[in-house]
Amino acid sequence: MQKVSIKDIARISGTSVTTVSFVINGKAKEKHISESVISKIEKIVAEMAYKPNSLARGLRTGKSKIVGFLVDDISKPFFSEIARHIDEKASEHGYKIIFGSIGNDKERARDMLKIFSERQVDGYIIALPEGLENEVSSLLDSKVPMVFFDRFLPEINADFVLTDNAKATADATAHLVDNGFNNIAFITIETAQQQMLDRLEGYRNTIKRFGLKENILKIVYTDQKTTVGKIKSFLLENKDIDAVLFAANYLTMSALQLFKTKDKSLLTSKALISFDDFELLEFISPSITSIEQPIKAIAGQIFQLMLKRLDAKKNDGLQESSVIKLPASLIKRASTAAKLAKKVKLVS
Amino acid sequence: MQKVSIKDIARISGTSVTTVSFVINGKAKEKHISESVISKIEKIVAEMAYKPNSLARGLRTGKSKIVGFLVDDISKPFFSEIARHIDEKASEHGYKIIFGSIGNDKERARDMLKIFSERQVDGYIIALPEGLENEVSSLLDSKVPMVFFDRFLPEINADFVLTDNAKATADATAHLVDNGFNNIAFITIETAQQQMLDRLEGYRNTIKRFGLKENILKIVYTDQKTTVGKIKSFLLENKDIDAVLFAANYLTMSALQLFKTKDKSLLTSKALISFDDFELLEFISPSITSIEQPIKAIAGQIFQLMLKRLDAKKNDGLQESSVIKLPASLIKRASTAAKLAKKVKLVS
DNA sequence: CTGAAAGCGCTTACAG
DNA sequence: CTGAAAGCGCTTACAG
Repeated sequence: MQKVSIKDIARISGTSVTTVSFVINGKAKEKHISESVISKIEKIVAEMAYKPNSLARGLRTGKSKIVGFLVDDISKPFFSEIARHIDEKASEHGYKIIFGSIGNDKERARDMLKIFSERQVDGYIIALPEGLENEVSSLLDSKVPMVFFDRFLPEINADFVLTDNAKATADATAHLVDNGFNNIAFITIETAQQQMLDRLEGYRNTIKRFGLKENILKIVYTDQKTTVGKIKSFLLENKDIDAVLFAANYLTMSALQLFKTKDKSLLTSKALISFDDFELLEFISPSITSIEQPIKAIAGQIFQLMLKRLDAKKNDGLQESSVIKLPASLIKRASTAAKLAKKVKLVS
Repeated sequence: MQKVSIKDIARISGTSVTTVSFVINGKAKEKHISESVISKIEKIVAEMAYKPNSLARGLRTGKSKIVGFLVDDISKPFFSEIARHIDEKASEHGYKIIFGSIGNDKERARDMLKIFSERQVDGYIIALPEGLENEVSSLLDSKVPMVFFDRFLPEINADFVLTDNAKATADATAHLVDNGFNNIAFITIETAQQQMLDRLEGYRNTIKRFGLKENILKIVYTDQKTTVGKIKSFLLENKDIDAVLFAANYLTMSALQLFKTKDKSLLTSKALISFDDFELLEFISPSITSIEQPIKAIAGQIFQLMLKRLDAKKNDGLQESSVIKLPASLIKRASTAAKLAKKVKLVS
């Protein structure tokens, strides 16, 4: 396989590697290569199915045309969909992506960054978990193109692409109010993660705006079973709640465990909204309203910013870092149908 | 970034690049480098955070240590989980994976194979859709390591890793019989795909073994809506069916659309088994029994075979190609509880 | 309009 | 026990 090199093409076409290189890189016009030579070379390239060796090219140019993509777990739907879209965009621009899963292992994250660096990646796209700020800062100092997404780290001065979390929960809360619910609880986890704080803030601001009462459950997340218990107790102790907004999909999942128990009515009697959309929400009865993150737009923005930085290096241009927030959409389902309508239905 | 090269290490340590190369590649002992030189070099390597440039290494050795992974859509759960496990295995052995999604586009598949080849991948891991046999045969002829999975193509003489589809549906059918169901339908698609034929065969053999009557619906798949309609008509026309085995997850998904309609009882009155497990099946009421593919084992086998071929090239050893079938597991849920027990429950 | 040659950062046969 | 040097397949400044 892959026997034929640029030398072969030069020899067979009776030209030099220089000329062949110009032709295959589309610099023929610019370098004033004659039409006849161009077409001769192109013909031979096609005939011999010559494909430039990108390792050699990368070594010579100092550009691998590879971008590293580092996340918790590449098989999580959110990440694998982002990955897919980014890979598509990247391919269009001659880049390839190499992936890395961190798991819950800082050591592993460090290894992956090292591997990326050995592989001479031209840039990094990272959803950085807490506690890895140091590893990343030194990379950042070295001016390698980096784009972060999903998690916001205020102390890192770099490009971020995020869902507008505060607006998402604000919209969701307003939707509940609009439909007649006025005792709206917010279930989240105890955390310093900025995106979770933003979600909380969106809820609080909206509750305040409408002059309603806050009702927040912050769970110290351990495992699903414990979480289910905590949610259940909370709902039992707060019977007057008529709507619940879950701040993350695994919280919704935990709550939905109650559907399988005799306490099902704790949920079915209330309006429910989940952060992140998944199949189950549509199927369950009543189907559950959800906040859907703009995955394709996020992926698009990530790669666009990356491309900018990649090109900026060429032009040696410095660049402000930007924090881009993209709007989520609210998928309205039966679980949050207007309260009035709901009552009528129940009566009929 | 990445300024320091092997030359720098040689200069600073007062040795030659040869010696440094031996040390960083663990060949120091073998090459009888003195302990003092080894430790001096190792110290400097660590201090300067020297990382070998794998592009240069790859160019020199002719091994990129990259494996290409080509599937329909990298964001499909089955594929993204396989990808994750393979990536893990690969990283342990110094390999990285580059991914490619084919979509439904042959042209794109060809592009991806070309890109992989330009990138000098050392091997290919492919879930090949129909109609791309030719593209792959020429690669195969060139003796590049290739491992196929998920889809079996009898005309291709290469390594395959597959779920044992026939056994999976045979076991599922037997489970239904054991639990007292004796009018078991099989819903599949009209196709020549070997894995679907195997699933059908597993069902037919078991039905025959128990002396029962076959009842097969083959759907010419177009879109979900049409499929739902066909399934519904089939169930309406065959009221005596007491169990249904769905040959693929999208068929189950289509059927489950009926859960949202007044024809729900067409399903809830019957034992149901789905090929492929997904979240929804556990949640729906009654929860639905499923056939779960051994994803981790599949990924493990794929990479093991790949590694064998990768090493075989070194030793110039020829190798028989192997077709490995791995057993699926049946996740038993309420939908297939013993018929007797079910009736009692309904009465109580 | 075209080519000879240096050099990217490695590995490895060869020499001593 | 260690080093000088060739060469992997490209790109590109330089020369003509």
